Amino acid sequence: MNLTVDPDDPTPPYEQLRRQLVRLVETGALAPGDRLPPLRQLAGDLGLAVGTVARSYREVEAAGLLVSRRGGGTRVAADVRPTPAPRRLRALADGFRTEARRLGFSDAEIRDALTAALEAG
Amino acid sequence: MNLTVDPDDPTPPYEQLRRQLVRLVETGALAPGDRLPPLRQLAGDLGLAVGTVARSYREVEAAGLLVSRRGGGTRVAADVRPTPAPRRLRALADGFRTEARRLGFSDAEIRDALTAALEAG
DNA sequence: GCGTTTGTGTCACGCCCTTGACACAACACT
DNA sequence: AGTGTTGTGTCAAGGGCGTGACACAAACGC
Repeated sequence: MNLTVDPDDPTPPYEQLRRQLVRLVETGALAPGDRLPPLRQLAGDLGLAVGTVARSYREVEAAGLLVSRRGGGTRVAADVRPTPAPRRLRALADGFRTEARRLGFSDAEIRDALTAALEAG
Repeated sequence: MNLTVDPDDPTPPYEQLRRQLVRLVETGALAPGDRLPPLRQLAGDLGLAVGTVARSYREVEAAGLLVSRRGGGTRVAADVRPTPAPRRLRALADGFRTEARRLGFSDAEIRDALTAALEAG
């Protein structure tokens, strides 16, 4: 599931987890209905207290992305529609363009850089 | 100077500031020798305590990017070489490629998305 | 030289976060 | 029905962080 917490990051663990969960749902890596790890299991894996993981789940649930039920675990809400892949790609491209232009590069240079990146790996 | 702190972000203010400072120096937005705002002024502008801003300055100085002197203010270290623009562009392109491929897109689709982004604005 | 500016250091106070443990309630499974 | 699982809630304790105020030291500007 690829959830991690960086102890050296001053950002509170519950917030690191929350952002990753939101991202997993919005990107569709977790589909509606998918079950998340139980609180205790995830807490054990990440070296966190149960209450800390519970807070992350609770906040993402409050955002409407998850649904928790006692005994039933926590699952991705059925009505969440992951952002369509084309939209996400476009958002990535927009971000790349904006940052690259901020550095003062021309469109041609930006294209060349992408070509180099694609050919490299 | 475009330094901001988001009160709603659980990330500690000193850390938000620190990251922005590092970024400004590494991108060359702040050149070696450039003077940063005095502690008290920046603290006042951002609505922070002097000690909080001081901590950010201190940590970036510990990283070798700044030099502080009493009465002389805080300046960008003379020996810091901003990461060359071409390298930064290439890093941006690599990041874009990696994320886009993770979404399952082909090289052609990635190129098309960039083209669309460039034409859009 | 003198006053001002500026960074540094300290202190107590309060808030937020994490932890660990525990009890409880609702669901799943047999 | 009974057992185990799972999420929820509480509590006290400790640590990290921000704040505000203050004193101090070093450099600047006149």
